[in-house]
Amino acid sequence: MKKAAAAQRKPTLKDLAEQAGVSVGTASNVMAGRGGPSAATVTHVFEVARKIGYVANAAARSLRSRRSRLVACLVPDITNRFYGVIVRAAEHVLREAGYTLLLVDTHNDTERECELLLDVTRVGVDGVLFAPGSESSGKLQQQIAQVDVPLVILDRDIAPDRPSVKVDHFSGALKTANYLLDLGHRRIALLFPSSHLRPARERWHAFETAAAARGIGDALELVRIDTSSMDIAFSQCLALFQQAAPPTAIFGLGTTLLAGALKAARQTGRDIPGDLSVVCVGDTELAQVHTPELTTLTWSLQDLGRHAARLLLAEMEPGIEPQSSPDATGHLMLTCELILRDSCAAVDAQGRRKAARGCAKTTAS
Amino acid sequence: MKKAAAAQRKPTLKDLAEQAGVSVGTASNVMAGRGGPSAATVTHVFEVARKIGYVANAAARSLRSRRSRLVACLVPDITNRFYGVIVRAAEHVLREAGYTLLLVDTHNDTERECELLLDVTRVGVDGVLFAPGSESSGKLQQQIAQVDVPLVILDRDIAPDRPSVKVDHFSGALKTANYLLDLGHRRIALLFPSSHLRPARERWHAFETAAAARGIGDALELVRIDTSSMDIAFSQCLALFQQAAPPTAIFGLGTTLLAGALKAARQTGRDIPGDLSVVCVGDTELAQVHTPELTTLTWSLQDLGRHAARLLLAEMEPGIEPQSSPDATGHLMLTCELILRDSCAAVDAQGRRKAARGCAKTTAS
DNA sequence: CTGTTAGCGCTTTCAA
DNA sequence: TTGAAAGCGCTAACAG
Repeated sequence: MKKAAAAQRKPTLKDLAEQAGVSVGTASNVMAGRGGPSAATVTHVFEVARKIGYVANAAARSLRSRRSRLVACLVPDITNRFYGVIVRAAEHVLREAGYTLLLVDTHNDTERECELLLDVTRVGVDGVLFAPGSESSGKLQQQIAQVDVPLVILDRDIAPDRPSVKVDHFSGALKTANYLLDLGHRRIALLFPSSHLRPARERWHAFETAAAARGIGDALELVRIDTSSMDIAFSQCLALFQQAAPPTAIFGLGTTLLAGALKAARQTGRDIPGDLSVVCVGDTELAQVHTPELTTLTWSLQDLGRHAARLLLAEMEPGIEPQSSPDATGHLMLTCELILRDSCAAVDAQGRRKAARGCAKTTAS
Repeated sequence: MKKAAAAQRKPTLKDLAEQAGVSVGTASNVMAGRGGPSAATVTHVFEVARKIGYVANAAARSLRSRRSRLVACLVPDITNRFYGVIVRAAEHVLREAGYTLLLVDTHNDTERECELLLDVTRVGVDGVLFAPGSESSGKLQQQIAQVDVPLVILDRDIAPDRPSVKVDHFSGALKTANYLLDLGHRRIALLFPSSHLRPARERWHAFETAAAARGIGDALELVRIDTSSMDIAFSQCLALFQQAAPPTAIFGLGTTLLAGALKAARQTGRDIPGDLSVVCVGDTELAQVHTPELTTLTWSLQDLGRHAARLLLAEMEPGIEPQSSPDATGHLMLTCELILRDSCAAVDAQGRRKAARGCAKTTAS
């Protein structure tokens, strides 16, 4: 019966204050951890709170303080491990700062991103982490401008007036391009999930830049495969491998696309790195499980999520500093690393393999 | 200036009522979609709302209505594609019902699960979806009992008084066991990420049951490898493959564990299915990318997430029916499917391969 | 350092 | 069908 009575109505701040023999104001100050009350009062109030099972009502608190301690995170696809890692890291730092993360999966649909961005502001979040699926939508840009709380963009070129955390895909791809060019490759296939987005744009540009820099712009044959489907990547690579002058190297995203490409390589009896050099983008399990292990261009998704969360915190609580160090405009750039493993080999001018065995582990510039 | 003035203070329901020439009560009824106001009033109020950019304040609404339309979802690791799929599906059905999902990653830590379960109720969620990382913690069971809102458990045997959605791992593994036993396999390695959890327990039990049913309980050698690390799976399988009477078949989770096992198989020069039959658990990319494609025991993670969300909705809104059909106690069981592909072959009594080429695609019971 | 008080913006009776 | 009024539980400003 005692329990039933207690469960009947949740104790409010008023109850707590009465039971503890203090005023609501004091009780509030204690429970919110605001300095003021004496140590004796604090311990006593906490004690009573524990005893009567007092829990502050979040709605009332938000209503009055105009802060919900809720942060929305919009990602194109939480099924994708990339976003899983980012979200996990972000959630972790936000939680430590006392925020809770609302997850919204936009299904990589621009229309939906617009709606959801709006929906989410209705919930009254204090901030937004946004990983857009596209960059070119004017409507989306407008919608972002409408958001009246701090918002941080993840690795996309959109809304330059908002802080962002990006990956330096250009430098990363440049390293890779130089590495591959040094090995003698001149016909290279680049696999992109969506070539109009920042990562793909930067990488393509980097390969062209690298070739131009060494004056072999004309000699370099770059093939672009633009799909996010494993099956299409597979069939397109198959076609590519069967043509007269097939690529001697491929470079592409590791979980889905490259899997399709590798399957095509296997099907056409290609040895890696004997007949085909491979650079994997993103350090996936595939890269490490594959035989031989794949040379990989990678960056820290954890840092991406972590820094984005910190940037957002800094915006939400003007008191605290970003911890990370964005440039003057609030943009932060993360670097890529090229991990040399066993999937690349040198080729001669005809695209035939040079060395008999072993793989190329000469350092890239 | 007009814009600045508008942005100055967000319009409240009172503002809306005044502008529209109705009372707050009516305005509230209109905005909340409650029947009552005449069609003319409704359109007019909506019109004005749109014009002045009225957005209801979620905190005030929650405070008054005692419902936040927030649902917490606790998962051990959002980095794991399994949970990504579940969360995505759940988020989708919850959103359609007007709820927003709070994501909490428990990092597969029981202590943390307890704390977070508590934390999350403080936020004032209307319900909880919980995918526990463990089953045996008494403290966790207590903590679950403390949660005073609807809560649905995902695929774990804990808190039987709460509704749950589970996968029928037993029947699935039984099918697999019979299939493998029919092919003549008698030395089988079972890979588990954590053998004390429901999926592993049921699968192990199923293999023993299958053997007992055909009176070969003694002849069957089951090896258990219990790790969630790819490297450990690799080294343990390597050791296993190098012993005098190595297993002729392995059965295990597909993304990490099996990847390690396959690497060990490759390293010991094993042909699949020639020297080793493989059944993959969970339809991962690996299963389809591998050559040969892997026979797989699978179930719908989407359904798992979807049904869990529906069950929760039914609990939160007593009006609506579950749509899914749980048993009397609110538990729902999802079935597994064994997809026969090219990674299993028949062996003779000595464990040597029987057929020369091709793979076993005889139907399992 | 502690108490008092006036709302935050909304829903929900109840009366008109 | 609509309007008026009473709070939901809390914070913040100010008085003591």
